[in-house]
Amino acid sequence: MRVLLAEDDDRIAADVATALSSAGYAVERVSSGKEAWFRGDTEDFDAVVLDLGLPEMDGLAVLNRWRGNDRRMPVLVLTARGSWIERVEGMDAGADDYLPKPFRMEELMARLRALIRRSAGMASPVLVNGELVLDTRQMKVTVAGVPIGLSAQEYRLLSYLMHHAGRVISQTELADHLYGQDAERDSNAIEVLIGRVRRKLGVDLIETRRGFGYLVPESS
Amino acid sequence: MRVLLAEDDDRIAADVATALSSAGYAVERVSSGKEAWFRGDTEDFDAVVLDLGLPEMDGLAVLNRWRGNDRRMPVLVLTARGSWIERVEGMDAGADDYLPKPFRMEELMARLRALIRRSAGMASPVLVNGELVLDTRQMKVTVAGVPIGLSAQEYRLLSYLMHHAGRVISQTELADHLYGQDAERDSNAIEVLIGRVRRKLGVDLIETRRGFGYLVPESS
DNA sequence: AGCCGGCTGTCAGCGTACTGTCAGGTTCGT
DNA sequence: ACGAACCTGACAGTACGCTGACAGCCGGCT
Repeated sequence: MRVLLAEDDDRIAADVATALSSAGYAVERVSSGKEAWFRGDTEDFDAVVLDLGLPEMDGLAVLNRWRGNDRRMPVLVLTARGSWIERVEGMDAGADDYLPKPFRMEELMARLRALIRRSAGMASPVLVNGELVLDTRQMKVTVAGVPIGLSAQEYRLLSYLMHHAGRVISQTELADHLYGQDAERDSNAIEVLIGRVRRKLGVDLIETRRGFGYLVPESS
Repeated sequence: MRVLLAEDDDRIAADVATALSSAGYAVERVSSGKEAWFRGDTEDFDAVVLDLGLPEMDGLAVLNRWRGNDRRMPVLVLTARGSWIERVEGMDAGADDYLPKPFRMEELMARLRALIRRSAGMASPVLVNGELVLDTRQMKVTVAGVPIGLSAQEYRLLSYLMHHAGRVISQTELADHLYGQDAERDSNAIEVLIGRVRRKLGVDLIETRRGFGYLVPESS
């Protein structure tokens, strides 16, 4: 699941990005309206989180252009607290949902899930990959039916890999999603984490592509 | 349980708010139609008490917009004039119940309880999870048939967890539902509460997902 | 009013599990 | 064979959650 995050406030953007990635979404962040418009117009996203107060081009204008150009991906708009006028305008422009700032991260996640579910149709909350099963509701992992106790970081890492099963994920991508872009480049934290997860799950469930990254193979 | 109270008459609002909170609901009050719509559209409530004679936007319009936007929380409508027409319109707009002013507070509370029970459980007012049984009608809890005496907060916490059995609930989500959104972020009240409930019920019935939250496992 | 008991949130202390770092070893590709 | 990439065990600091004690509050009872 790819999500486009258009938000110029670094603090908020970082928080949202972290939450999204640890929920297993692949996040692409942009911080200007023009960039948002361009990316959203030329790439496919499963959803967009769009702040209205963007530099260079107003969020509403971006949205209008997308819709005018037949881009129908679900868009969740962030608005300033209490600005109902913006909401109404946004609704007319074709937004699918709204969230006033400040918001609770959980609510954003819930609404985004709802949007994606509505548009894509029933993404199961349980990821299955061969013997490996990850229940996102219970945050529980089993291998061949045997429950595995994972720590928070371990769970996030595995969740991300499983949400992108069959794709090679680089160490930097993992680090970005686990720690944010301020991750230290010189650290083997990811390697250690991979090791710990492997020890608990079984060594073969996560493969290494030396020089590129890791992946959990599809229907292993 | 969070309840949105939309009522512009300060006297009535204060009375209802008092009654609701002393019955253990977390009450959020608004006094204009626009605000009601906004809050109800962007936040999660377990129920709404909605006056029809609101400034800025008519209660019926608010309700219509909610339902049009797929907000399904139970709504109890209040109106000054017990007119038939308004009642019919209200039901058409998706109200779940209707109460003419003046009303007796007990009746409001009873109807609200009924609404919440209906929307949450539908089938039965008794939540069962293995040995653990919670009777929302009598507000009684038993474990393996043995009655457990819980305080109000303890009961609310357990009730919320059981209504969402099988899902991990974060501390902030619990705090929001127990205290409303003005909850202090830095407090271990929830942890203490969890501890007290566990001591009474048995330690294994509520699991901890360190770093994420708590859950009562399904059909444990 | 005054006393009492239960409820509830705060606080401090404690133990455990988590997590990043490091050093040294191993594997892989070329 | 050599270096880079990766793995792994050990370790220390710390974050997280649990618990007992306590004080304020409220309602009930005398």
